[in-house]
Amino acid sequence: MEDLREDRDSWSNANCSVARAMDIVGSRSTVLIMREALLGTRRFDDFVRRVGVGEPAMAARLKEMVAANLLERIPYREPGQRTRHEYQLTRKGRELLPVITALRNWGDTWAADDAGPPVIASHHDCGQPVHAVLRCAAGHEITDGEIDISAGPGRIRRD
Amino acid sequence: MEDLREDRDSWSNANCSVARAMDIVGSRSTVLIMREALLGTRRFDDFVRRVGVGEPAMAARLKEMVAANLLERIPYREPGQRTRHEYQLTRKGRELLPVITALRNWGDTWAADDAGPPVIASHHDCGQPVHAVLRCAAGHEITDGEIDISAGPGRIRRD
DNA sequence: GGGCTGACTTGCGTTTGCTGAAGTCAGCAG
DNA sequence: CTGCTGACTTCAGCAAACGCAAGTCAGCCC
Repeated sequence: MEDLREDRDSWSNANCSVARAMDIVGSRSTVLIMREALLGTRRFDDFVRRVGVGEPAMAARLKEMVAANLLERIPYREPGQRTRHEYQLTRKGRELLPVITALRNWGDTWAADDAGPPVIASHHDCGQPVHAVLRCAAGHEITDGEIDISAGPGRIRRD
Repeated sequence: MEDLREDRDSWSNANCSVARAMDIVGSRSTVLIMREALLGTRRFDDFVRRVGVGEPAMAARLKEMVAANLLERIPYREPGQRTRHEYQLTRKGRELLPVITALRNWGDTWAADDAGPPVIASHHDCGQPVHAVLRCAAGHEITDGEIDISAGPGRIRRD
């Protein structure tokens, strides 16, 4: 299997999955909305207050995220109230949990206050803190330089 | 240990690690530069060509990233050439590998072409594909809803 | 039917990120 | 000393993201 790094410029980056992912969840507020949604927030006002962006920005962002199928806009009704809508995570949205967790881990290490991290995620069963780590399908945990990069089936040759 | 989710609005999100991380690596081009740097790219021209942004944008982004200590600007000299500079990952930058990998995994699953992913990362020792997964410090692999959220030492009470 | 509330929308001005084209600058090769 | 090349910088100009303030709209409550 050829190492992509030795022939870097024969392959196009036009369909790179990292770039595609960034086109969908690349803005600061989208990520913060995902953080809140993964913590259980569902209502417009709660998103506005907890994420800390204005209402117009939030409305635009939520609309985009529903269109991108990260969130679903679901009608609900509390007794004695009229019908409203809440934003629930789809599977596509929920699967961003490792991304958000990796980002939080990194922020905890490299950008937290001296006091320490403001939020701790821990395993429900054993109480130990949760981290995003790299693993191969055979179950080996991977540290730094042990990764090979090769061209996949979706690669596109340049020009 | 209190569950943060039940008392969501008593805590400020001002010092959230996810938000802090996004302030540093939140832009599309910064992430794509990190992708390239983690694949081994070091020189200005190579970054410009492979990331696909213009020279002015690249120069600005690289300057920011050196200031943020993600990259280091190191002089080097090829025989018969004059001294130039290359951009090497710092430890802080290298530790974004789980974030980029999680993002690539997600893009492969939710935003790739029908043909499949353009790039495959595999474990050097066994050849199996690499994924970002969630694990607790006790070694348990975590699936979806098994995470508790609690306030950490750096939490800030609102107002 | 007038008020209240949650969920937006409209309007306007600012900042940030980017593009393209052109210019600069350092130093080795000839 | 002139040309060349890699690594930028400068100069418009554009589009997206965001903030603030104000307006709208849909019903249930009285």
